[in-house]
Amino acid sequence: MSKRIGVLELAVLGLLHESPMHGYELRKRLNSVLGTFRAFSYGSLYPCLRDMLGRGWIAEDGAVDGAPALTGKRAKIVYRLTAEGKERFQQLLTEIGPSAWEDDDQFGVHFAFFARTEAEVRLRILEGRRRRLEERLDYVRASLTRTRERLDSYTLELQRHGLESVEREVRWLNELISSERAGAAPRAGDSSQVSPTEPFGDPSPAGSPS
Amino acid sequence: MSKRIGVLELAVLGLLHESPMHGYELRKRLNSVLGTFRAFSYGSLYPCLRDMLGRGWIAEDGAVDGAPALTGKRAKIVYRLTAEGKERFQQLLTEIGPSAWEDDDQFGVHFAFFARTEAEVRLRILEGRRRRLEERLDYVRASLTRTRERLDSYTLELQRHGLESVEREVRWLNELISSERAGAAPRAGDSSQVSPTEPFGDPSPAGSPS
DNA sequence: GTTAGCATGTAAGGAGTTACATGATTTT
DNA sequence: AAAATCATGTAACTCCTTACATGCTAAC
Repeated sequence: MSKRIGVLELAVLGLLHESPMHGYELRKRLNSVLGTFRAFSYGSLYPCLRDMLGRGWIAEDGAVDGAPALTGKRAKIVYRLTAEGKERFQQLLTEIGPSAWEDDDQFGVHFAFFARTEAEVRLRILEGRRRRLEERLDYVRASLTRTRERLDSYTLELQRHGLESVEREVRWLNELISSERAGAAPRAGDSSQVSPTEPFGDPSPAGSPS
Repeated sequence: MSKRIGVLELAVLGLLHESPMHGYELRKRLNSVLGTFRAFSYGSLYPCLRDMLGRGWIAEDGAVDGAPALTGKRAKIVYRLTAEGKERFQQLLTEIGPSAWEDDDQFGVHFAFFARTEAEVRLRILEGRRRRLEERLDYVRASLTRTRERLDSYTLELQRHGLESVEREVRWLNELISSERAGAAPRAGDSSQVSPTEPFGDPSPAGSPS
């Protein structure tokens, strides 16, 4: 039960929600929106599109408003979201199950579309994810205490780094959760030169630091 | 070309190198050694064992020296590494290819068995991994600079966190690499109560296991 | 006019999971 | 003697990748 939904399908629905696109472009946007999380190949994208077309969630769309006007011919196949597709997308986002936090990728994709997700659902996903990670921490820490004498220093170091990574993600979730409860958007400030132009909650226009 | 080797196979070889074990135990050790990295189910382990048996890398082993003596009957099937298996293991560890750093899991498993890996190979893997991550950073940062205006604050936050994670791993690798060059073992100190008992170059076969 | 990149696909298969099925042994 | 957990497996399936095959179009 609780069929495992492919990451790809949800991502495609989410991207087409913004604007119609053809496959090639979709794949690029996909890999850029998901950032370090995940990368997809055409070999998985096109069959997925064919499937979704068959199920009526997307439809072909010849030369629409937003698309660049071509010389007349078109080799491109632009897809747009149908009404059923929009419904499906909302359903996938709202009817969350453990899949949204069990799996790293699933969580990543869900998070990527948080802007289109109800506040309540966002909170449940974040909290579910946090709980899941804390369970992992408990489990790993316990088995580490039991077996650490038998592990060489490299294995230990791997464990240590792994634990630290998960702890870090928990802290991140903590911040996000209190942000959410306060009704604010995530900070999304600075880092390198990443600055929010269209925030959601608070505008802080930064120049263009090359 | 360069057949992609399953993570599982290498891990099994590595674990059986320490001592003979039966499937159930193997799976537990597997998930404990790999820590937060990866978890396996029986449905993948047993078929893998069957395969490896067929290829002659492991063999059944009725009640050997290290194993607990049973009442006479045995339902357990204890596997041990054959000579070919040992050779295969060393080959997999030494004949590294991109697989050792391209894929997160592959890198994790390779790292887990660094204690049995030549210093030179360790260094190459660490550096390969670092380079790979830096390429990812470049790519993501570039596409982020191009498209950051179009991203909502959640997507941005996801990107930011992703970047930070990778940057953190690069710093970790930097430390490991200079450690390696200095000829030392990784620090593996503190954290919770994790303390190094066996500092480095001794794969001593631990006194009496239970 | 040829390389580079855009664009769309398919066939084969890898690596693993879930869910099921079954029995032995230890604990309560 | 019931419940837990140890122990071994199989069948069907999922989701995605690699490698291939093909053509168009923009740049040099």
